[in-house]
Amino acid sequence: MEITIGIVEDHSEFRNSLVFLISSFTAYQVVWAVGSVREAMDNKEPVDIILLDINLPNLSGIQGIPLFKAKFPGQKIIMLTIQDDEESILSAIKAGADGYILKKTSPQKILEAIQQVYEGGAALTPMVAKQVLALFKPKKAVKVTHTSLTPREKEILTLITQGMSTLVIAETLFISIQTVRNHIKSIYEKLHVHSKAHAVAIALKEKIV
Amino acid sequence: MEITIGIVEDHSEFRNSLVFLISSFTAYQVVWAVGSVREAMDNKEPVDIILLDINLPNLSGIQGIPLFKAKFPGQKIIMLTIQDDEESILSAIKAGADGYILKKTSPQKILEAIQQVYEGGAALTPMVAKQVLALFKPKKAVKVTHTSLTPREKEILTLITQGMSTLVIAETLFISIQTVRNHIKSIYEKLHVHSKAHAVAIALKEKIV
DNA sequence: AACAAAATAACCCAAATGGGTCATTGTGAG
DNA sequence: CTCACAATGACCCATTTGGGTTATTTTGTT
Repeated sequence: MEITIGIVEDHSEFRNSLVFLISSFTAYQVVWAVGSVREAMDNKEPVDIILLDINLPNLSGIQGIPLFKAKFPGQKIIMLTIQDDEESILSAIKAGADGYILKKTSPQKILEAIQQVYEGGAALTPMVAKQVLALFKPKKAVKVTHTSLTPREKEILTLITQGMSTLVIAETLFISIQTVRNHIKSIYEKLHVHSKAHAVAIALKEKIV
Repeated sequence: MEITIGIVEDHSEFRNSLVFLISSFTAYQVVWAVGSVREAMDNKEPVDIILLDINLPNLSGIQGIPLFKAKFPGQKIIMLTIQDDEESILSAIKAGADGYILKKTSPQKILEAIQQVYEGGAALTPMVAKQVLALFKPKKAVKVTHTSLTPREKEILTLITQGMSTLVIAETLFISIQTVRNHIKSIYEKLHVHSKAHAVAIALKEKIV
């Protein structure tokens, strides 16, 4: 059985090449291809996958996501767009998109994305994936000074932030506990602290580690 | 110029097949392949991409991420693992992994992931990507683990993250140092830690303060 | 070759911490 | 009115930590 596809893309030229591309494989069947969310919502049968542009007249693709999901919850939605800004990506993901790929992505990759989403996964182009992962990381701190820590000191500070005691750190690094203590003393001087707890606080807040 | 690769994988059989796979392409060069984070940190030259297993003896792959990043910030890290649980994925991403692919992924896809990450993107297998996207969707009662801290305990934990000693906290709150110590003990039990440093790390990373 | 920095290691001592146990008081939910 | 729990306070003991000093070896840079 073929995977059924719906396309919402206002640029007719690109829309036609998508239809041509996808239809050239017997595994996929483009059931409908329209230029706006309104048309798509209008008496169109459910499909497995919807390729949805973001920049659309009237209702944007992102606004359209909840509408499609509401009408036929089983439909998977892949955003197909030229925009890779954080705002768009985040909005689409929150709205429930199952994929987010850029239009400049190769035809082969687009087909691959359809297949992946159909199989229950999510499809993200590498650059989009990178931005999505970046959303999980806390905003970049100032990270002004403190670069005076030596590599070994940074390493030990990292282990401290993982909750290790001095002894465990020594065993982990295969060095004497005395040596670890000396490094810790140096770290304290450089960070102007007098305890592990404070060092961890500074390290995590100032993003040294 | 070849893309240089480092591999950290304790299962020697799988490690060898990875080396064999990657080395069979002239575009990639496996510079080193070891069985633990410690070996990798030990006199190993920087590479473009590190393939890093999660389940490792001693230091886990996730604990290793910040160490690698600290030593050579330019190195990209791809987690290569059998685990696709939310916990592992989230930890790895927060720690700064650039890719997260499952071991059962086809050899071609592994090579593809290396190429994508080398080009500045992020590599996620579809099923992992799906779980990552799911993390953005609203869900309830995840923080139950830490909401058990009483108001006073949260207050004291906050002061600990400011670097205060037990005595200073007692003076600040106008209560006995013994009382503060008792609260700290309760905090340790609830957070499953055994030191201020670890408590601070958990508090800041989990944003419970 | 000379020098500085980093990493290694050891010693001492006082203070802080972690881990138990026990007890009193107040407060809110049944 | 109980009952659980939060908050308060105390004692003991072993371990860890913080702070000071000194010293050797390695490494990188003039």
